[in-house]
Amino acid sequence: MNDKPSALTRRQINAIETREDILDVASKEFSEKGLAGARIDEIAEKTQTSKRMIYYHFNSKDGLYQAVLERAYDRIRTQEQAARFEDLPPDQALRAIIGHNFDYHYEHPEFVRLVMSENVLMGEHIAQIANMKSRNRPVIQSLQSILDKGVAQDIFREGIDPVDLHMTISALSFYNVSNRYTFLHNFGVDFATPASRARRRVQIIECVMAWVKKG
Amino acid sequence: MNDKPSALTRRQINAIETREDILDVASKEFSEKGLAGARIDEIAEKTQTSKRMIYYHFNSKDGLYQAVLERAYDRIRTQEQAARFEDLPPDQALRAIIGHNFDYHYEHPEFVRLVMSENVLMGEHIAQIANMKSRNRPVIQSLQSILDKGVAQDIFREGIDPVDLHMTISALSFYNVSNRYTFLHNFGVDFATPASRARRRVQIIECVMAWVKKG
Amino acid sequence: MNDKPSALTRRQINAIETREDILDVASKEFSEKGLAGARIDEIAEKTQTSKRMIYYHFNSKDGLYQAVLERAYDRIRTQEQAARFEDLPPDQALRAIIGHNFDYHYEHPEFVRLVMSENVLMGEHIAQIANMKSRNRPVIQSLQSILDKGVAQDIFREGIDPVDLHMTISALSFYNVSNRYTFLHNFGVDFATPASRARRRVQIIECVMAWVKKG
Amino acid sequence: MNDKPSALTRRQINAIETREDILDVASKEFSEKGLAGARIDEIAEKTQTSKRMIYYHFNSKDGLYQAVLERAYDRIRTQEQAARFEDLPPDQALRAIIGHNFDYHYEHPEFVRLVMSENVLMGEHIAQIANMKSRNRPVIQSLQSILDKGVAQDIFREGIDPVDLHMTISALSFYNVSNRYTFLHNFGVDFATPASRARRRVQIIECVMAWVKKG
DNA sequence: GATGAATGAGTGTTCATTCAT
DNA sequence: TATGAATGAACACTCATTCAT
Repeated sequence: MNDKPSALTRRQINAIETREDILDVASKEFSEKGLAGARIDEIAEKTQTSKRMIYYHFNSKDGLYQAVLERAYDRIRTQEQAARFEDLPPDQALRAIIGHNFDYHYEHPEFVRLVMSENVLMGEHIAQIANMKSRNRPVIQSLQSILDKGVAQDIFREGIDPVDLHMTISALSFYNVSNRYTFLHNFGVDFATPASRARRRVQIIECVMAWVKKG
Repeated sequence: MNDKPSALTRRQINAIETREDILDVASKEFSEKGLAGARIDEIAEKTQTSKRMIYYHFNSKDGLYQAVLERAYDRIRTQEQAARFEDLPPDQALRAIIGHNFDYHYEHPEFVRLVMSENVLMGEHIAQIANMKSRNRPVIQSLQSILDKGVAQDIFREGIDPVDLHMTISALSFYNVSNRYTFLHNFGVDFATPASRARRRVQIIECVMAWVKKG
Repeated sequence: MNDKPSALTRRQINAIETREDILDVASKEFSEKGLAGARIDEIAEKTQTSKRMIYYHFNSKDGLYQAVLERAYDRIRTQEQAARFEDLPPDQALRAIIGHNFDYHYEHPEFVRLVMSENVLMGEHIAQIANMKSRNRPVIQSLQSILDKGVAQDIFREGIDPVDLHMTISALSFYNVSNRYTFLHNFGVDFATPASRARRRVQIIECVMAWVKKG
Repeated sequence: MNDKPSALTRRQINAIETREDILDVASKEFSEKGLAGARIDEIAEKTQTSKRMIYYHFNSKDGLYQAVLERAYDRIRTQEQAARFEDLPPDQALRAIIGHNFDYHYEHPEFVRLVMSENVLMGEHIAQIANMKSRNRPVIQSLQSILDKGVAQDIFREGIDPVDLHMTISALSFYNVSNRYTFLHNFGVDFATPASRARRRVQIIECVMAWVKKG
């Protein structure tokens, strides 16, 4: 709308592209192999630029990892907020949110893997990213308002905490991506097939709704 | 010198002890840092024996990792089967199983972390452990029999698959340990406190029961 | 716009100021860390200008180092010649010169450190500075004339070479600054305290005078 | 005399030789280029072993540098104590000590250069070597006893501190090696020629003796 | 069987310097 | 002129693994 302030030179645009290129490649590598398993050399090779540029833009392997993590969280938050389900009837809104959450995890296994890695590292990098809590507030507020409406309409149980609800939804969605490999080997069930996905999507929605709905 | 009843020589017993010592240390290191993050030198140092013995008993870092993983799964299976809840009324039996599953995860974060690591590695090591599926059958059979009884008593819904049920229970239990660090930073909720644990335990049982029960 | 008396344009003055600014910072860095230990990036950062300007004015790290060295020698020579002790009685003149030399080293440890560094580098940079010998002639001539007067007055020994005398004075003054750290650790004596300085100043004067004086 | 305790295996002897080999090469490199200027790769290349072994034995570049420094000091102390001049008449004893000190510096420029480097680094490595002060005590005690005898025989001045005396001797000996390059370029005098050495040796002895002797 | 010594390929990182605008 | 982006060669250091005794 207003193009004045963003007077970027060709050079600056290139720099941003270089950064994004590095982040794209690093994102893939870190999510596939974890922080310790990924190799800066390999990342550099798959990039349009050089290893030196990685250090120029991100200072260290850890710095790059943190930037990758931050961007991954930015993206899921952006998606969550883009979908505005609050205006639907509470029952439908909640179903939509659960389905959306499930789909996001399903379609972004690299995000799930990054989060796993970060937890294996005991959250030492996410701890250095500021404002995470405040950036997550909208998701919780959205759930809160839906819960309130549902309670007012006497279709949802009272006393359900929106953070607990979010946790439950995420747990069920996350597991189907995070534990894909061990579950496959332990039980012979492959979460990755379209049929399995569709079936599980319904189940998770049913499970959460059964818990929230007035019995 | 060598008394009959013991079929094992002193030497063999020592060998087993050495193996267990190494596995204990390696288990801790791998679960804390993942496969790539752990260091053979560090593991050897924390052991009563030497680095040479690690290679003698396990051939390679990967071999050691796989042995650690296998032992961890053996232990959870043993625990699951030790608890015989099938004789309780189906409602109580299921509640007991969920609670037990939740507790096991809570009390064995190193197991959870190993499973995460293995999934980050795309299950390449678990894939080399034989008979996993058959070893997991009892858990599923146990759930099946409880579900059957519940359906027969008209208190559980029909058509619930025991593997899906196990998946749901595990997902909810696993997440509270696996995503402890990122959830804490994202939402300020610490899963590790006793109060949080007790509260979540009840919630998870309620959630699963709401889904299974005839409504 | 451009007033006559000043032969330099504003631009040229700025250039000189930039040069001096860089030299000041580089002097500190090189004397603290040596040529190999100092970092161009760090020097640039502590400067009012940019890294590009360092290369503009001095071509290379070595060029900058050489300029720093040259300026340091210029300064000590200027100081030596500013003090005109030749008119004093030879005995007093020599004492004054020794004291002055001692004080200069004491008060300019960065000069001492640069000279040390340059000797560690086997004098490869000073070798490229022209006219050093001729610029040092006045100091020697001054000592010569004092020695001559002292001999004529029969208070100094004959046959003392002014360069040897300068060497002796410098050696004693230099060591107290150059070897400060190792001497402290080896003998527990700190050259840097005011008491230690005052005491040593007297001693050095006495030592040199004992050697020069007719005995 | 007693060969029991030193039962070294061939293997251990090799290890010691490897260590010494590395120290020899590193000593040369560090003294020629300083800590920052020397390259681990280059040191390794000139060695019979590999870079890996340097880290195995010395942990880091700094660790290697410190070991080099410690050995250099050990050697000069050993030499100082091997020469037992205390039994000579005080006048001759002191002359012998000064000459010996001068010769040692002259013949071990690599020691002088290491000490210079360490002072440029502000003594951060020597500070980590224990017992330096106590190891240096014999030198001071030796000077003390000579001074005492000289005073008793009424040929030396009273009140000369042995540490000050050592400092004076060292300063004069050190400078001729340490400042060889800058002095050559500044005054055209080369300390390294045999003639220059012999001349300066006499001068330094005369200078110190003039200071110590009763006037 | 047990120990310290050894290995070589690779791992993250830094350097002085130059380019493009 | 002045600045941020870019470069590639080199740098200190580490890894899992094996050898020799």
